[in-house]
Amino acid sequence: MKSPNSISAATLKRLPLYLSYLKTLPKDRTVNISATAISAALSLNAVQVRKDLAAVGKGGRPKIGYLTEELVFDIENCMGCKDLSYAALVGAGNLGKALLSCDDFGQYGLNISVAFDKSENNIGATVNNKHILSADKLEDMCKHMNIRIGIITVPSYEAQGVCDKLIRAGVVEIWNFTSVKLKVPQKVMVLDEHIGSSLPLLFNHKIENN
Amino acid sequence: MKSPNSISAATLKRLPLYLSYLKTLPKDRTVNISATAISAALSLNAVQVRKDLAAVGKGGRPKIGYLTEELVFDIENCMGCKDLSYAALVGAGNLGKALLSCDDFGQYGLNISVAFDKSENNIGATVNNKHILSADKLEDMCKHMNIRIGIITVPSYEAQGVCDKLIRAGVVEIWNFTSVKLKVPQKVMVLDEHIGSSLPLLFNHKIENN
DNA sequence: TAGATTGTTAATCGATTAACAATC
DNA sequence: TAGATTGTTAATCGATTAACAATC
Repeated sequence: MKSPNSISAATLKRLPLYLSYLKTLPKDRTVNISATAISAALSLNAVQVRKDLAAVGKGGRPKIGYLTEELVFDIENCMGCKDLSYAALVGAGNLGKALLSCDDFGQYGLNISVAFDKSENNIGATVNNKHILSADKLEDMCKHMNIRIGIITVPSYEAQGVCDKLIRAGVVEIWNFTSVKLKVPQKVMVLDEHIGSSLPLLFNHKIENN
Repeated sequence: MKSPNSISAATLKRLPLYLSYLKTLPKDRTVNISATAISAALSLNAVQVRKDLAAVGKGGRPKIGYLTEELVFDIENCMGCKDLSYAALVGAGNLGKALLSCDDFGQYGLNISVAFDKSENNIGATVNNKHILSADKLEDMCKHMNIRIGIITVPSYEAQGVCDKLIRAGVVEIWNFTSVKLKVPQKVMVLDEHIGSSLPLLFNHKIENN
């Protein structure tokens, strides 16, 4: 069994891609899958796919490919899906609710256990079976539930405050959806999800004449 | 004035970061800003920042730094903010509404002009002053409004269909929030926003003892 | 067998970082 | 002047891709 730590960041980021593709395959009709097929479906280089798969799994067989089921198992294992990570989401606005509703994350091993909000309109509500509690209860609840991951979907000006609260409650990984650069102690990891940071690529698209 | 086409993808992706940082600075008190200061604030390498800024602007002055205002202008120019890009959003669920509500995109030059949805609950509503229209009107309206960018926030199984419709309506750039690999003609550019693709990085975070 | 496929080694490419001269 | 800063050149690093042998 491979140690995820030895896997490059670039490869790690492609794992969810592979996983969700493999899950779209009809289980009975695709016992085996080739790197060639995967690369074609995802518009990736075939050698790259093979290298990625070599990094996470036990390898395939020439002419036949990989055992689909085994591959799914290995990818999930490397991604860290095996032991579910429990997360708390703070800020149940539209974006927060969108994340609460997204069942794909469960596939990746992320379990958003609870959400917090300040607004009376949201407190007490349920989204996708997840309860929205008063932000006052954040520290107590997170400690009590042993939450490791915090998801920040509040307005920018509240982000650092919420971040500090989460850390006091024992959170060591933060998924940050605001544009604020969060200040955290060294042991805490922040993953910035800058939606829109790739927009310049879109704007700079020029149509080549055909 | 630099041609955006000569700027690397890595640099382009950092431009929004610089821009939003520069906009947080008090206008009167920071006529000049150094690459050193920017790099410290954003936890980037100082040389990298200087190279990025060299690629977009006319350069700074030793000991003094860059003219903040000029820098903002140059970055906006390179990102393509100058001529607003008009976009249509399809799928006004929670994620769609979150994007409609997000005013930051305007700063980046993206103007979501109109939204479409199938659900009677949403049709006719307004989010952040943007109208949600019936999906039936998609093709006519997009043609009529001369929309170039389509944003897809529908469920996965509807993604390809919506994509085809958008392209028929003249859209040439697509911002795709589903996990589906869209099939498009060569002249159309797809930007995949795979929220969650970096989660494996978060899961693989091990706390070093301190 | 022939051909499709894997996996490895080497080459290429692009991006980051280090070193340092030039400037105000 | 001294020191902070820019900008460039060279070195390093990491990721992608090409070439090819091994395998079923």
